[in-house]
Amino acid sequence: MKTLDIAEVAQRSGLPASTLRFYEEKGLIRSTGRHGLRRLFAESVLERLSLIALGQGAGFTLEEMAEMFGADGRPAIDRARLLEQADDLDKRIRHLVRMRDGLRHVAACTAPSHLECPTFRRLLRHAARPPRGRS
Amino acid sequence: MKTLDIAEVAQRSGLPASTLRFYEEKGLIRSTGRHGLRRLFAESVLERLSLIALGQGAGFTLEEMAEMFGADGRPAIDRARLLEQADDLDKRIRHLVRMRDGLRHVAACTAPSHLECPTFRRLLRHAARPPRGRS
DNA sequence: GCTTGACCTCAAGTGCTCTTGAATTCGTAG
DNA sequence: CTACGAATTCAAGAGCACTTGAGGTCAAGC
Repeated sequence: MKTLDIAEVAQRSGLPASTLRFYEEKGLIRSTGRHGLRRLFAESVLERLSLIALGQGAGFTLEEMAEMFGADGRPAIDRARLLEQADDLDKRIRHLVRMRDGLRHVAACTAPSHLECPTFRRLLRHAARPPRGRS
Repeated sequence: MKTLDIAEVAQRSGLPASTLRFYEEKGLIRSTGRHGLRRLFAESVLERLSLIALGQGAGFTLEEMAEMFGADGRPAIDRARLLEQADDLDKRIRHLVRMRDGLRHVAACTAPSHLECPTFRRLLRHAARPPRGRS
């Protein structure tokens, strides 16, 4: 199995080396050894990094993911948790769709003030607090 | 025009008083006066707060919104900017949809390891870096 | 062998959005 | 008029995800 040094991982993943070291410290990735001081990574770390990006997009924190990856290294994922997270994403998607439509409307609307436009006012009522989580 | 004290605004907006003070400090909302030390707000602050929530959901920072609200207090919104932001939201929505589908798939998938499941691997390739912005 | 330059460690700093705590000031009820 | 409770100010702290900087080390090239 081919090993990559940190520069190569950085280049192929698009992440800065500092982030890779940070992820390792957090237990999100592992280096397989050293060449002198220099970390060596298995090629599979690239997959792991994609998985992390995926998880971030889905609203997991780094810490949560570190837990999921568990001891063995293979994602030990709780299915119920995933479905929960998917439902959460659904809410966020619906929210963002309203946002987007709202923005487009406001950009096009000719009402003297947006606050006087009924569509905008309806939008505001729905804005409320966005379902939490980053994206 | 009815005036509300901070507790009432907090209760009706769902935001803690500390956040309201923070928003005022940042120039996002204004109190119309004081009763002794106590801030008084116009009822319209509730609308403003919805607008702020909306903007947050759309990926604006508090500072950006403070600028938009400008001197007069009426949202002085740059339409081109809104459309840009809407397009950005579109990207994020598409990304989240992939996420969500991916999560559902993984929860249902019976492959021995997710990494061996072709659907999951395809998903990973798309995960890349999520379009920036919060929510 | 010595220089070079990439990588290393560890601590501290950044940006954003708030929250918390200590000490103080008021208006209102009794 | 006094005591209470709610608001106030100001400074500091928190959580997340990283980044930056200073100072050290090591493999490789000349």
